Amino acid sequence: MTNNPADSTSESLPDSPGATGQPADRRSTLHDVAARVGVSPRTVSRVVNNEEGFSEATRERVLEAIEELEYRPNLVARGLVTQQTRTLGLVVTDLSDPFFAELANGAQRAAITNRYNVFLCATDNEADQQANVLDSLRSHGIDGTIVFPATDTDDGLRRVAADVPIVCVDHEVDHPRITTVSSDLVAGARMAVEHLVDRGHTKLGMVASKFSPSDRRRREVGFLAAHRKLFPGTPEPMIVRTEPTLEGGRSATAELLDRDPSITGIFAYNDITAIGAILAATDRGLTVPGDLAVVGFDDVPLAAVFGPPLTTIRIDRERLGQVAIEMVLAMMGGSRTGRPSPQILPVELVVRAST
Amino acid sequence: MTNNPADSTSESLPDSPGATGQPADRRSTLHDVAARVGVSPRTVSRVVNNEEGFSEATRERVLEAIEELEYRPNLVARGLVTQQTRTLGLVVTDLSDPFFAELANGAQRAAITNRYNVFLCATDNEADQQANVLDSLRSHGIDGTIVFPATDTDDGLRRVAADVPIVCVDHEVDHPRITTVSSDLVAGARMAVEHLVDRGHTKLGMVASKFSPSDRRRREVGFLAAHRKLFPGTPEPMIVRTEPTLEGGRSATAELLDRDPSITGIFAYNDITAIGAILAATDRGLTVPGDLAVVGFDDVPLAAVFGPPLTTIRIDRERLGQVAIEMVLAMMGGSRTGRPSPQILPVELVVRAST
DNA sequence: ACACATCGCGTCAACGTTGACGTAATCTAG
DNA sequence: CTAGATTACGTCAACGTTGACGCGATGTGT
Repeated sequence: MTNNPADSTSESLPDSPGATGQPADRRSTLHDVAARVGVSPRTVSRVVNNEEGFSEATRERVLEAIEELEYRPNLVARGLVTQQTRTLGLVVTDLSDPFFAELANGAQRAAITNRYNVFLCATDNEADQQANVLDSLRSHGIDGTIVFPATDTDDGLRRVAADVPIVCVDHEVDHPRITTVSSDLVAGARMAVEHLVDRGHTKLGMVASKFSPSDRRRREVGFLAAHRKLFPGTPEPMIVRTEPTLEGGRSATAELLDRDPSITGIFAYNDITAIGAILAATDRGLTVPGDLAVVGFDDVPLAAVFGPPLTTIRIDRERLGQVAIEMVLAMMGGSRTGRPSPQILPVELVVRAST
Repeated sequence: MTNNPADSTSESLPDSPGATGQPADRRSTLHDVAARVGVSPRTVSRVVNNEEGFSEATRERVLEAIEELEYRPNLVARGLVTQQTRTLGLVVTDLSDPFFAELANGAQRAAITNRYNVFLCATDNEADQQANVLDSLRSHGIDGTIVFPATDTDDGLRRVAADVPIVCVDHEVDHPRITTVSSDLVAGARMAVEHLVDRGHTKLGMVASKFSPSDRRRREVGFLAAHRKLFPGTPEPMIVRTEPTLEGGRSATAELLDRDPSITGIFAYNDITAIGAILAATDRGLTVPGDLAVVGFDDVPLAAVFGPPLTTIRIDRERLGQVAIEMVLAMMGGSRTGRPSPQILPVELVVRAST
């Protein structure tokens, strides 16, 4: 009965489990359950973990005691011995950006369905802060992590990857335990061009971001490639790089129209710059989509309610988060099949009133 | 030197710390550092935790070894013995809602500055899901948690509060270890009314949410109270309850104007319904703010870029999250001063072009 | 010179759980 | 009927850390 030597010293407590069967003040442990049933903690552990090596009869009695004592496994203790905490990290630059908020939303839900919990951290796109949070997450013993990397932190990520598998969002790092999930921005750009051409536009321009490093300029690549395919032999369309803001989009579009007034179709870096483009059109008395058609990117909530509602390329950010979780779980699977190959998720053309 | 008996069995590993001084494959522990310096793990622990009971000389040698071995405390092990994990929960209904995203942003940053990490969970406003995530968080040994409660879950929260202090957002629960942080919605409504009256409007109407339970209708309370104070003895202004969506705001405003065409000022439940109100105005050829002035609530990002930009009552959601964290840390402080009293954060009138 | 405090450590157990291994009782095969 | 397998457990140590306590060496007051 009294397998637990500590019990003998503390049986004077009120509500000691053996006496009343009520949950005690402190959370109950394997020992409490074991004492109540009259087996060893190890047997209770076996039942809890669905191992084998116990009779149906004891299984039922253990389950009953677990219910009565409201026993829940202590994941901290379990983590110490198994070296697995069933926690994941999710490191983004800024949660107030809806892109990351929805990414986090999808990731967190996918994690929960796999019985994992996620630590969420913001870096403000600063290398120091990213190093800090990753360090902190490692101290907490996370089993894996999703990272939208701050710029120029590949080496830091490689160091972390020695302990913890990493899935990067929209960024590739060459390391056996780092893989990538991203959106098919090239295809998105192609869809935008094809749609504009479908609508009868032949003179196109693009508003791009001047902050994108060259390896993240895949929208531009897709834009030019699609144009080349549809209008072989004609001069390349114009691209103006600007800040990816409302005003940036506005001024860049004004510049495009100044330099070539025959442009009737704009492909914008994202929805905010697209709205800037629309404002630039109305600034000079052009109607949208009559005189100028505009396609955005992302499909932020704002896009659907703007006047006119914006045609855009939709990125399924929740799915991005979900897939990222699935990939990191796969890497943790430990099957020495090497890292899962980078995944590129499809995007979708959403036609609204701006084209 | 070889205080750690496990070493003897594994000294054939490459890079064993005693031999090379390089970090090993596995993360180094107190034992590794201790062995390297030639002291006991307990002494290293003392240095790490800034306790006392060691000489300056050993302190330096320990710190040096920590650096060389890249030692980081294992918070899982520490948590097991101290019963404190330095983790907090943050339970909201839906992260893709910018309100919660920014709340989470503020909370997470406040947590990090206090050297805590936060588990983020979504409940979809479902009681079951909330119970699940809270259970899971308890198993992980969180030290405290912020909850935006799903409807009708007070009892569930009280049960959790037995183990873990809770700060609720915008909701009160009567329990010694549950307290509340909220925004001053009543004052916000008052500010909206006063602003409209300042602008010369005397006939007001309000678009409210039909989903708000009676204890969350503080905007309506403030609206009526302010009106009563400014126009004593006159009939109460009209309130129409609708779905808090764009279309809801549009139709509710149409109804208000149908029933009383002399209305010139609208106070809307949130920014989205306010935009609906503006659309309703333009539907019938009214100009904003010329014929109809509209005040929203929340100050979502969209509010600033809509045409016309929206006058609104700003809720500082990041600060809400930050204060929530500070309150839960205070409750954990364990000082038996009872729970901190509920906090109500101020809101702010942001005047733009819609009034 | 002696009692006593302080310093600078070390030792041991415990936190709650699981991995490795042991073992008595029962079953199975020949 | 007996050797060997199987079942249903129990025992013990370990995960990495800290709390409680011990202890010898050195300082301090009288």
